[in-house]
Amino acid sequence: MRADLKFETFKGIVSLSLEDLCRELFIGNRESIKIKKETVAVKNLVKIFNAALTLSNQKGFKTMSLRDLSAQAGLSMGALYTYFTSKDVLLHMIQRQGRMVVKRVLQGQIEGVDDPRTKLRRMIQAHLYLSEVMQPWFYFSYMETKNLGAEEHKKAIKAELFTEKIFIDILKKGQGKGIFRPVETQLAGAALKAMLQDWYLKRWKYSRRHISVEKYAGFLIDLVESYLLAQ
Amino acid sequence: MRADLKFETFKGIVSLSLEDLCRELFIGNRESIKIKKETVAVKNLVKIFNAALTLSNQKGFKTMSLRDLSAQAGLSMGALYTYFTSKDVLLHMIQRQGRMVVKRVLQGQIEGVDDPRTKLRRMIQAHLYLSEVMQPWFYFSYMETKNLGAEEHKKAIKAELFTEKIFIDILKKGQGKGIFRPVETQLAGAALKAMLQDWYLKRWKYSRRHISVEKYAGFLIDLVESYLLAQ
DNA sequence: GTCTATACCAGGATAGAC
DNA sequence: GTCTATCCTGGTATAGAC
Repeated sequence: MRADLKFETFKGIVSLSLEDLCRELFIGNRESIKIKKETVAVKNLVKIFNAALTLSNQKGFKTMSLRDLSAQAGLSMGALYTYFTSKDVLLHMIQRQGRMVVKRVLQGQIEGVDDPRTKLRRMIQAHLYLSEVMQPWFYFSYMETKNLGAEEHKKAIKAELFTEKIFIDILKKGQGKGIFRPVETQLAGAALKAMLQDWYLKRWKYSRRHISVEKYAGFLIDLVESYLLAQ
Repeated sequence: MRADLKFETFKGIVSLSLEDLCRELFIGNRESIKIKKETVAVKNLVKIFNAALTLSNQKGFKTMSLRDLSAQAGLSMGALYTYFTSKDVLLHMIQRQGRMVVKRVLQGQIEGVDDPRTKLRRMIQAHLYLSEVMQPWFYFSYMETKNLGAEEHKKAIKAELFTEKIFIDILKKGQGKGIFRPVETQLAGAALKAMLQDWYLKRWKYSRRHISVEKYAGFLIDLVESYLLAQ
């Protein structure tokens, strides 16, 4: 029996509240944010982020007007502009901060584990659990990528390839050890990524069908292993 | 050896040029389009559709201004408005017309085939080939769904569930006949759909890696069968 | 630090000439 | 059928009072 990672355990380890995220963001952008008091700033950043993700994910970032945002966040237009200098900057702040966290958490999850099969299971679970905790951000990031400028767009693609590569490397390692069958790792990695992303892109589908993250993780692992271990 | 559907064969059967699409659209919307001559109307509709899909897929439908569109299509603002009454109507026209074609083509592909395993292969190929021929439309439709009003949004979701159901039904039939192993068909259908969609959502990835539709189809079939046929 | 009032402009839409 | 010129709403952004 391989040690499976439970969703509750994962949440305990990473402890990613929106507040923590915003505090980190505040510290990282102290110069560009006009507010000085940390408690005030963090409280409002939480409101802004929540509102921005909610509205954008309903109708798209471009369609969300700053008047909408100010109403939803409960802050005036003037107040909003003390936290960012333009709507575009807000977009970039959200994207950058999220990417950092994702990279840090995922990298933390692979360390220490050596057996490819366990590693694969762990990463599938970690990816799904993380996207469950930060679902609004993941959805936002996927959908708004093409609204970024050329440079930032490239970074988003790099981020996708970064996580995909983690999986591809695990597959290669497993093949090298003779544990996995010699399938095309690039294709397998791409397919795995697509199914991992479906979890946060089609939340309406999975919640309607009462499928939990853990159940979905179990299914994915089953599917992938039956492909990799087939003789 | 099961009779595989080749991409070239498929293209020959369905013969879906953008022009045919626009002609059909013109005939279906004769009242709302102010232009009378079919040749003129179709020619310009092709320009408009091409431009709209190109620009929207680059930066989003909302971000694309009608001035952009008029420049790209080579028509004046005034001329544009003889083909649709508002930007929103244009969005709906594109979505509706595409959905009709997809439904018709896919339904045509399942008729006549009875063996579940062959049927599954055929549908995977047909879905991928169709989304290859109409890639800009598929991408557009996926990304702009949430910009539609509530009623149209529901139709888009219904369309996704419609094609997913085709696959789920094949799986159930195969299980009934004892050909496929008793896995959860809803989850398997959802995963299959996710991988089919990845083909048109991540075109940058697959073309960069020089993976053809047929190769991707072969891979998908292999993956799915190894899951369904495992003992 | 936060609000209200306002400047300014981009974008959707249309009228009327050709 | 197509174009140009124009209207006007609603969006981003900021100045200055509190």
